[in-house]
Amino acid sequence: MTTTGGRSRPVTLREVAQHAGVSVATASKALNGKADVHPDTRRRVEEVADRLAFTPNSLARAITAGQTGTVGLLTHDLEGRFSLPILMGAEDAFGAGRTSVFLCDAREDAIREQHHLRALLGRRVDGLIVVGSKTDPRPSLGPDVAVPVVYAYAPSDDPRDASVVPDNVTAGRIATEHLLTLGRRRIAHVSGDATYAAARDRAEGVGQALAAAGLELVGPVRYGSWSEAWGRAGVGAALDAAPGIDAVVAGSDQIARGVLDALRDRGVTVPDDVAVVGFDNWEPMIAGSRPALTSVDMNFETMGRRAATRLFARIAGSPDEGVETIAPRVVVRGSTASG
Amino acid sequence: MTTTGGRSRPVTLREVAQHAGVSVATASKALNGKADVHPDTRRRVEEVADRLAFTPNSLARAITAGQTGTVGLLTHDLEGRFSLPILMGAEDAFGAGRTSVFLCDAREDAIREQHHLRALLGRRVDGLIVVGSKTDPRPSLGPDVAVPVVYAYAPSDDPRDASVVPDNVTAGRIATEHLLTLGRRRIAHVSGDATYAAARDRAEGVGQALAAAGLELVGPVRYGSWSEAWGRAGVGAALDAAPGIDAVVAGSDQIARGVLDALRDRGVTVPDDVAVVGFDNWEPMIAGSRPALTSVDMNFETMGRRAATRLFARIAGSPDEGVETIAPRVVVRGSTASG
DNA sequence: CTGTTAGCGCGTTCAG
DNA sequence: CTGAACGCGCTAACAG
Repeated sequence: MTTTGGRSRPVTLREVAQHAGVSVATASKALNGKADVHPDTRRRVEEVADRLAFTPNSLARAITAGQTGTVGLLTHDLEGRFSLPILMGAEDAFGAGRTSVFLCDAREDAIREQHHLRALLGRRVDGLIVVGSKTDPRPSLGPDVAVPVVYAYAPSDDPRDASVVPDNVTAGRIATEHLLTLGRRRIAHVSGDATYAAARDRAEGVGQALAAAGLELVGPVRYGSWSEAWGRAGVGAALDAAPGIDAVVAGSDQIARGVLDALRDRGVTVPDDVAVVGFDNWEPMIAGSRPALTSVDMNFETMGRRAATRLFARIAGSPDEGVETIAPRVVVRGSTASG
Repeated sequence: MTTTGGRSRPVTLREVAQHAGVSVATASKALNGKADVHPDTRRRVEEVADRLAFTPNSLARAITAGQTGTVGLLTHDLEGRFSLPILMGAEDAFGAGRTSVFLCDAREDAIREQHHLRALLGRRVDGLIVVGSKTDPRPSLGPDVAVPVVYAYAPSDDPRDASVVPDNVTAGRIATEHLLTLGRRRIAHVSGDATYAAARDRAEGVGQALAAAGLELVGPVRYGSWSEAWGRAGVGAALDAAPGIDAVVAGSDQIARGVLDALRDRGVTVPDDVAVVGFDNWEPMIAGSRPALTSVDMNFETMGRRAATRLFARIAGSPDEGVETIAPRVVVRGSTASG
């Protein structure tokens, strides 16, 4: 029974039954809380099982159950900051029950994705969650996959698939509405890479909120990259072009940090002179910013939980399709608060 | 064969055999590349398998193989930045073969850990990697776990277990040696929470390097918290106490960012006046810092790969115990470069 | 209440 | 080269 070297084979139900002096069927029923077992017998079996550290073999159980109680989580953004909270939400939703999660990282590679897909199907997962790295639609795995699939973050390009995505338009809108509520009227928007749907969607939301208030963005949407450096450069350009700006919607928390730094370098006071709001509510960026950054939380964990819940329902048989969006929320902090 | 709603049961080997007009045994041999099968027969079987999208059932295979080809990854730091690269390294090492990874997040909770442990053992994983959230030793799962276990990041408190940990003493040493090489002599150390072994180990390494050069730290090790705010405050205190400082070893990249910000606020030029080095080489922190931050990379991915490799060897039967440290490396950037 | 029998999907003997 | 029989660990259906 040493740790290093030879391992002992796990205890089987048969052994438990033998030690308890009953048949395997009785032992099975006793341990699974089924009726028609004498209380004394049940207690005896349970005691033996406990003593032998019996752990039922889920694989064997899966054979008859027709379900393995496992799901695959196929991500393309393991190192990124989006799939992690999604993963946690899903793990949370599954972990409460008796479902285990296979994690696979395909790293944006279609071949690796195919490889992992085969492996997961070979392990007879009951379902799949596919997590993309961008909010742009991604190719569907197709209707021929033998198990239910839910797409998270990146929706499937097939509307008949089930997808759960962040609502970036609303995010842009509520960020802007928050600024409008504070009385800001001359609002600029420094965003990330324009090839990302997330950037364009947020910009659209910003535009909607302004239009509803009879206002316009000060200057064009300044697309760039998702970096602090761009935040610094972008806000500089915006201020130079239009000095009277009283608020900036930054395309992400990283951009927002850059914006805050550049404003401080210029001697502009936040939030008194200019209010700043970011997106993602990403703790590491938020924690260090001066002042603390108001940010729109996309509720990724909720997204993961919803994906898991929908997958569960699909596995249980309920039909379900279409894209579901997760509502974001504004988390107010010092970069807009005292304005 | 619709996606939503009823799913078709996966194709079995039996069906393939029937469609190909052969026995299951023949079909099995044909698909597994075994000898004693007529080439024509083999091709026919392969063709049918392909047409029916046959995916061999890994669970059934596991029955005879005695191994499931799965491992459990039990982490306590899923949202943290340490377990992720470890996870990626492990996933990388396993993914190349035919091993799948069950991911469980126990969140520092012993009960949840026990729950997940039972679930994983029930699924008959071939082995386990346990990832801690701190480098302080953690309780061993004990010698009674039926499968090999490798501890990563946090070592087991039982020296007979196999552990893979970062080498924080060396990290502190090489960070300081790098500064000494640049001619810096008056070095301060602003670190994180002193209750973390990581903080104390790095400080020890810093001290070793200085002692070897016949020098001493300027001021005490300034322990605080792992935050930018503390980096700003800590370096301020250090400068006020001893104005002649020409380099700062920061306890983490986040602390280093705070240090950089405070120095810039004070009009101190980096790296000309003061050089700064951080730890972890954490991309999000590195990316935005001004100037780019020199940092000690703890090589977490290597750690994950080593953990996976050692686990593999243990599963294959080789005895293996003891703590293995992963060598860190200095990544030089602007915060020390032109000094 | 308890024991017996069958069978889940596959690989692996062993006879043919 | 092929086919039938066995076993893995467990549960469901039925018999006692």
